[in-house]
Amino acid sequence: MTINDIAALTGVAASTVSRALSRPDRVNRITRERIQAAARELNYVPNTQARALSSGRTETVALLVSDATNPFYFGLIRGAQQQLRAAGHALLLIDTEDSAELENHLLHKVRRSVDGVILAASRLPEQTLSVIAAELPVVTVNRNVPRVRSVVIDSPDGVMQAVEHLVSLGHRSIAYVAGPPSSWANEARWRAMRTAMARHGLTAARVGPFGVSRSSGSVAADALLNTGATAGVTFNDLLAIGILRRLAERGVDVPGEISVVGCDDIFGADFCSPPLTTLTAPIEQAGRVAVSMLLDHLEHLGETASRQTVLLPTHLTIRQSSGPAPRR
Amino acid sequence: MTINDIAALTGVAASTVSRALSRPDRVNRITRERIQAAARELNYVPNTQARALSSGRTETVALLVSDATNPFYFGLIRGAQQQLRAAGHALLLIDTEDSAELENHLLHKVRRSVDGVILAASRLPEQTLSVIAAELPVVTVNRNVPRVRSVVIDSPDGVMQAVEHLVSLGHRSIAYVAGPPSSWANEARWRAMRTAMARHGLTAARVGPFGVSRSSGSVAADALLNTGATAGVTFNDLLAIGILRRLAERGVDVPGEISVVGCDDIFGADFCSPPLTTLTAPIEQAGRVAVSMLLDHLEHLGETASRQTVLLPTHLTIRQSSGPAPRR
DNA sequence: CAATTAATGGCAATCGGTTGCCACCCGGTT
DNA sequence: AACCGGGTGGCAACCGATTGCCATTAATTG
Repeated sequence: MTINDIAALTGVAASTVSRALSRPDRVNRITRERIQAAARELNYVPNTQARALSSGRTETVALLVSDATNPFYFGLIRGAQQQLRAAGHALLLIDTEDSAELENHLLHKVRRSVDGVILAASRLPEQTLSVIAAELPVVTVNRNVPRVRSVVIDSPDGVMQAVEHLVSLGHRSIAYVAGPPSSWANEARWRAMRTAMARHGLTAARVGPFGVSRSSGSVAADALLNTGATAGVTFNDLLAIGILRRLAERGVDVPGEISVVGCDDIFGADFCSPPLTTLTAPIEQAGRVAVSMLLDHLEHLGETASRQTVLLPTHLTIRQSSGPAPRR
Repeated sequence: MTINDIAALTGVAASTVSRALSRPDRVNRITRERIQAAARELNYVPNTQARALSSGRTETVALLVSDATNPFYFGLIRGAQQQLRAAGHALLLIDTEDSAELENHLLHKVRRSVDGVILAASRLPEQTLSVIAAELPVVTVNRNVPRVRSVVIDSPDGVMQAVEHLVSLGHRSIAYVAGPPSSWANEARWRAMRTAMARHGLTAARVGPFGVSRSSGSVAADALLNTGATAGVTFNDLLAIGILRRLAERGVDVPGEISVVGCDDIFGADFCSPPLTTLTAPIEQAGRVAVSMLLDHLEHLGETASRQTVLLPTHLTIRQSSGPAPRR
């Protein structure tokens, strides 16, 4: 089942077999068909490592996520997976456990075993990313770095929609519940929030940072209540769902006493209680686009990219966790 | 940054460098330390493909799931990932899209690029699995095949607990809401259900099969109501959550009019509405154990396994979707 | 009909490690 | 002094493809 077996069987040299399979126009039709038939019959599958060793192409892409159990990534993983399979590539999944150090280490380790990497929510400093991008094709997700192509979900725009929504419901005091400080998206959302509030002559409060897990939601909920705000916009849905649970525990009515708006519209946002008003992000699409950009980049290496960054729109999905501001 | 660079730098042969790094006791301490120091300094990372080509070991394990967006797999992926990283191995994630044919094809394709595979919820017939297991180290999850090591979550036992729970609440008419017929676990749960019911002189109804998605939940809910059962045990939580939504839509009170028990305790089961009574499965642990078994198997290839299959216990977690049977 | 060119296929080097085998050195035995 | 054996390290083959270069042959053209 190696290229040599096929060569022996068809009476040609191994190099000819290789060409017949990977550069068909380089060999005579008759020969080619004979070889291809033999390959099919023997159920030949080229050895990936051998191919990688000589050609440098591994047909594998690494996807780095900060936490494989975060539902946000499910969609991303799936989208990436789909697009990769379509191109015949494999997906190496790497969980960086939210550690910049580990991320850097693992990146360094797989550097030679993949054709490129997709960094979802990288915790690495900008400079490090630039260095890495210089020696390895990189596409980031939700992270903007000069000279590194990226797909970013336009949640800042969504945050503005959320603010409009809340303000129109009479809310005047709205707080931002922040996520990890090392998250680029976190800062982007906070900036958008301040801008949107300022447009109405309002000032946003900010609490956090909090970890992105449901348990962090409890402490976030308490902090949110302390601000006296009548509404909170959270860094992501995981946090929002945690907050909803804690508020229910404390007997605080949502949205009667306080409104909560999440971000991403992950699995669960539609069936938690109350169903979460949130920014719906095209996560799966983001995964597909990231892969497309990467593969495209691989095909035209030396060239400068036409579009360095793709912005994906979000929209506000109104459910039951947001409502009119309480009368005071 | 290849082995040769280090060899040149330290003035030894490449083979010595190789040994110094992978079989340290085979080379003199002085030499070894000099080489290791140089390797560290140059930030040397061995080329995976080259190593794999000559040694046959790729230090990569493939995890096949039937649908990467199914929350059940999140925990599995994470557990596997953790254990693999600890061993310095990489994780190749493969989504078989619930197709036996695709599963077989992809398995065949990666065969040579991985040291072993973990098949989570394989859709392949037993015979095919045996063939594959003979030519490639395999560990299955929730699937029992002779001579193939496996980790199975003891949900049949859990199903019995669920039946006891429901019967003690006065339910006499309980239906099983079935998942995909190709799922081994599905049949195992159904058998357990019938056995448990029979113990009380009762007969279980069965509806389905249904796909495992929340949208399938709608049709499942209607079918469940048609049976006239006062309680339903579902193949998995995804289906259960879908059912809860549909019942809410139709104005059916849960658990007032009908009780619903899920299976797996996935993300979301605790905060859906009402929170789902379900069989809590040690999913992450299953992932870890599967990897351990596989790596263990790899280390002692020729030998016969001590334990071919590991059974992981489940327990019933009672929340608010189950309650006393309605009085008629 | 000679000459130029295009199409085709083989040779052999190469990618970067791994590993069996052998040679050498050195201290310890008899 | 001859011998033995363990500890070290080098040589070279090998894993399975890819690819640059060249030789052969066939086709085209003036």
